[in-house]
Amino acid sequence: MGRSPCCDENGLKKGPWTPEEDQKLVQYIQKNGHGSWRALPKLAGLNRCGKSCRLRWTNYLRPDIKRGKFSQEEEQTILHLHSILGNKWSAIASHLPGRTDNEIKNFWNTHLKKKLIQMGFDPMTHQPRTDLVSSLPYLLALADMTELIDYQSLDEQAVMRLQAESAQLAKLHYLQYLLQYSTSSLSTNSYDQTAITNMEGFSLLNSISNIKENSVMNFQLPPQVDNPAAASFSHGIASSQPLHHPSSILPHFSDPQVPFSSQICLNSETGQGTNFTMLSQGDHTANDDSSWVIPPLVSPSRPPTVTGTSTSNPGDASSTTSSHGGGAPSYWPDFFFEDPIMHEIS
DNA sequence: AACCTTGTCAACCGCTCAAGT
DNA sequence: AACTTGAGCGGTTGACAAGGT
Repeated sequence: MGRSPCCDENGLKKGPWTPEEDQKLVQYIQKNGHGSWRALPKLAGLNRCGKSCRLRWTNYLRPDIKRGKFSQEEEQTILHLHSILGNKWSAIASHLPGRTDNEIKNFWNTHLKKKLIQMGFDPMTHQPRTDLVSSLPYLLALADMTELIDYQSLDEQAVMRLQAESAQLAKLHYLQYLLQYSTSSLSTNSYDQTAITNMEGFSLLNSISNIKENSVMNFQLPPQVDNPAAASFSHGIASSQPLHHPSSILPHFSDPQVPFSSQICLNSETGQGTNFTMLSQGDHTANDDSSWVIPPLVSPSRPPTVTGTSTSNPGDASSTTSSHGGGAPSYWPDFFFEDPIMHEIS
């Protein structure tokens, strides 16, 4: 144990690095390797502590650093890994070639965390928050969607009910997003991520199913479910699996041919966004009510994921702009058509 | 134009851990 | 076994830029 004294030494420069210092450091490491970081500054002719040199190299000067905006795929990877690993930035960074833990940490704190909060999710647990304040954006979105809600006329119980429903909406929204990503992952051989995604999805399903007795939601699982985890869920025996402890159920998802797929259905006549039935993909017989529509699993505003590389430009705002095509219900708010992670409530 | 607020990100700080003595 | 040292990690800070008033 014991703290490194290097930064306490007097006379060593701190603060931003100059181009000259960068050049010295790069030239030295390219020629000799970094070796002992403690010894490096002296050998390289730098008036810095070894720690500062190491940080500068690993976070900025390393030749394999990828700079610029995070792609949508990288965002999704960070989200998934964070839901499992928590704030283990270096572990997350090891899955993102060219990205540093510092960069990912900054990106999380300045972008992703806020977006999750805005969506009504707890950024640490990745579960929907249930306090009223955090649910407000969704309550407002619901109001926009139906234009039927007069908040001033609501009693406390009604507000509580709306709050609960908005939390479930958030869960379903996130779930659809996860399942969508799961589908695209299958085509890119990202088995690990697929497993994670499915695990998160079923964790959400579990949490939703646990309250369905008192909820307006009604889920029906596919009649034939080959996947063990999904099957156990369908029999109501799957426990609520904490997101941060996926190992016990991950093996269930080792088979990439997971047959389970879900759709979120909305009543096209009533426009009740809170009434959902979970069906298997293409299963129109599970619910005989012809007024129910099954929106495409992939958000209508975005083209279906193409095998291999992403077709969308991560920095291009137009790639997430809703066009509301594909016959989706017109009463859906904009954010239903957008990548939830990209969506920002302005 | 000046000031204030907010967002971003490079860099620092303090801690833990593992290897070495 | 006890201690020292170096490396690495996560949290935090502060400088700067951009936008708003």
